[in-house]
Amino acid sequence: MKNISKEDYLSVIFKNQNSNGEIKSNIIAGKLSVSNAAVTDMLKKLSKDGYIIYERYKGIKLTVDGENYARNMVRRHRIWEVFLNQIVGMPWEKVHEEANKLEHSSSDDLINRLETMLDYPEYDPHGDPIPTKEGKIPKLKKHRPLSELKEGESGKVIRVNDFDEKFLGYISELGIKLQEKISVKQKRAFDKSMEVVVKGKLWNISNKLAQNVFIEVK
Amino acid sequence: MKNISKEDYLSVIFKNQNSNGEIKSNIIAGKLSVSNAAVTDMLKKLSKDGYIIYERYKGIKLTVDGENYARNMVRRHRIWEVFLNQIVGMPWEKVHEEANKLEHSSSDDLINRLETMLDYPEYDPHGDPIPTKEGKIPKLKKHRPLSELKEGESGKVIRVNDFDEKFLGYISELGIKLQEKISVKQKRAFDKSMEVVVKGKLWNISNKLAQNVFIEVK
DNA sequence: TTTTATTTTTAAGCATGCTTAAATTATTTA
DNA sequence: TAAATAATTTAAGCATGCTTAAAAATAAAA
Ligand SMILES: [Mn+2]
Ligand SMILES: [Mn+2]
Ligand SMILES: [Mn+2]
Ligand SMILES: [Mn+2]
Repeated sequence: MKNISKEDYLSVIFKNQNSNGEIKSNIIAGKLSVSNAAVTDMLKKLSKDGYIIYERYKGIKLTVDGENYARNMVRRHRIWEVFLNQIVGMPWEKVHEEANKLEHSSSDDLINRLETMLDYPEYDPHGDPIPTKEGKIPKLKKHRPLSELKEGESGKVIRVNDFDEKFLGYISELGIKLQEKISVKQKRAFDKSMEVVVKGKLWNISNKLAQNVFIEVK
Repeated sequence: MKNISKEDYLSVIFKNQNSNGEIKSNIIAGKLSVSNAAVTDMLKKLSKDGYIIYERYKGIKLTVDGENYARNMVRRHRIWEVFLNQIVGMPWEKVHEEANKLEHSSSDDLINRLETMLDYPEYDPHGDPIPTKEGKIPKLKKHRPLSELKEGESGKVIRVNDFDEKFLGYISELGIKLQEKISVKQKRAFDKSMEVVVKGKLWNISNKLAQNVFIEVK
């Protein structure tokens, strides 16, 4: 294939499909910041290429080929993230954007070499699982958004959303990182913000922020 | 800018300009494997963008902006090559093609990090000089093609052309690499092939091959 | 210098991936 | 169920980067 746009569409479909493997064209347009018309256009092409099953006004679903292609794109992306973070020393808030470009520009051979160098990591720097060459996806421990914890509860961070550099930079300042323990001291009903303790320090965080940090369920 | 095609055109112009900084549209088409019409098209755009000075049927010359942009592309390419070869362990015959893709897909920040990791290399795996961040280009020792050596002469390899994977794979089998000594035992006038000794072994090599290996002039 | 060959440009057209505006279909709400 | 709203598709158009074929300019040969 070798086509940046198509690869991006497939990744988005893969990452946002519901439990039945379906997705609305709506969502795709939003995630890719393109018009709905552009999505319809591309869906026709992906369908013709055999990557999705598509009927107008009906659902969108990846074929086996499409699923494989998309899973491999996610693999590329996350292996690059780990590599940039661990080997190159790039902070976790910058690797997502950089990986978004590199994922389209590297041979499978290179990706496999990076993976070997990294000793087959299972998770990326934000806690997302890395599909193996064979297509297996490591299990994520059960988790829920920090925003859903009640007063008095606490738990370990095991995943954070990685698409907003500012967000990641900010939570880093608060000391929030993977495996770090967070305790909820107080919740304010009026704006859903909460007081949390990280490394002995007390912070007030917004609901929006808390929705993007995920805590392991024990 | 961020435009793969334009970046490729600029690189080709930079790498193939003559001593007066000029180049024929002809050459560009050849190097990029596109039609002459495509080149004319792109020259107009590059000119409008301020990267080249261009007058129809007259010469083509990089502006200062164009020269800077192009030099930086060469820098990106060669730093990736060193990185892939030294850190990732990819053989020298594969790094050129991989770098050709990566060079368009990495931030300056990433390139600078790679350079730091590599401790500011001056030459790429094929002996080509790597422009610094400031635009300085390390001097290459005086050299000439192996094909021009006379019978009985010998010398050290200091550069090889890197664009043909097959060629590099083949000379690797002969034991030819940077810094390796090669002695010319015999030259055949009829096809310009030569008998050379590398690491004590005698090989017959074609003129075409010998034109792509460069020997230091003492 | 005149003819011939080569190089470069123009012209017309095509595929890709977008856009906005209008039309159509599906879903929700009353 | 009917009307209103939301989602999706179609239509027309634009920029980019190519193509081939024909025309024009330049360079080389006779
Ligand atoms: Mn990411
Ligand atoms: Mn990630
Ligand atoms: Mn190269
Ligand atoms: Mn090289």
